[in-house]
Amino acid sequence: MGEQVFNITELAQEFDITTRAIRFYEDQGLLEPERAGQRRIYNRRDRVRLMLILRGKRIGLSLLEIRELFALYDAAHDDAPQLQEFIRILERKELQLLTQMEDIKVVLTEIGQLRGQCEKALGKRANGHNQEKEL
Amino acid sequence: MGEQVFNITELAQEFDITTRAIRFYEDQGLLEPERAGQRRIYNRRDRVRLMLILRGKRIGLSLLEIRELFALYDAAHDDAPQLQEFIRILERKELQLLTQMEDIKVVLTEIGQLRGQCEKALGKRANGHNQEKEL
DNA sequence: GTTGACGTTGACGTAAACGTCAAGTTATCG
DNA sequence: CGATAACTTGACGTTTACGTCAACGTCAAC
Repeated sequence: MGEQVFNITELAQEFDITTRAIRFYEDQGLLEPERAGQRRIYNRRDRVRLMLILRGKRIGLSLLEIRELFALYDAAHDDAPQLQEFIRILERKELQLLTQMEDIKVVLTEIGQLRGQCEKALGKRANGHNQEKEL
Repeated sequence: MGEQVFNITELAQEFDITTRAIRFYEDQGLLEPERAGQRRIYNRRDRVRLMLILRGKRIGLSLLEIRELFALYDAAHDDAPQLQEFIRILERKELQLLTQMEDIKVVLTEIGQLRGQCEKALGKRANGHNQEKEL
């Protein structure tokens, strides 16, 4: 039983991106699918990489950073200085992500408060004056 | 006792951005500082706005989105349809942020695992073969 | 055998978010 | 008064992450 494979449009549809984007990721060295003639053939590993690329993007990584992480991860198994470098990058990224989560939490609670105020204003109109605080 | 004010370089230094960036935010309609002649004078409200801009950017908002949120928030106090629109935008953003937090959590745990593996590999070298799983 | 449907490689275009001069203005210090 | 520093407004350049053709290959179907 051969491994499961995908073509470029299947992946594009599954992840709701364009084929152009997928080819671009390949240009940037993030994917290296096999070829059947000139057609690209993606296996499960390629599909996982694509998922990681998209998740990386969602959390604000650039394609270059994602490629560096891939490369370091690939090399990290047998090269000690690479491992150290890998750990450093991960730690920096971890701090960034923690900050980002803090920001998100703050904004989420603010959103909650604002929505509450809005709905209150919609409920009881003409409530006189609104308190002009900061902003 | 007059209100506390700042000039552009003070704000740039405080938030570790360039003056060019601050002027750019003004070009995009995100800031409207007073002028003393041609020099820009920022008050506490401007400073708060700048903080909000930077936080918005950190969580992945575009400057356009930030401007829209500012505008809607300003108008939302006395216009009902604006309020509804404001609430819709906030709800969409809330969903995005929740997804983003999920992604971040996943990546953080993965980072933790990877770092653990790396440190283990650095501790006991030449551990034979590494298991080639997915990726 | 030709007609689509799908895929491919360039090449060029684009939007966002600034960076980088250039050239002028204003404030201040000696 | 002149020099210097700080600020100003354009104008153009740059990077990232693709979009958008154009022109060509290929393979099954009619």
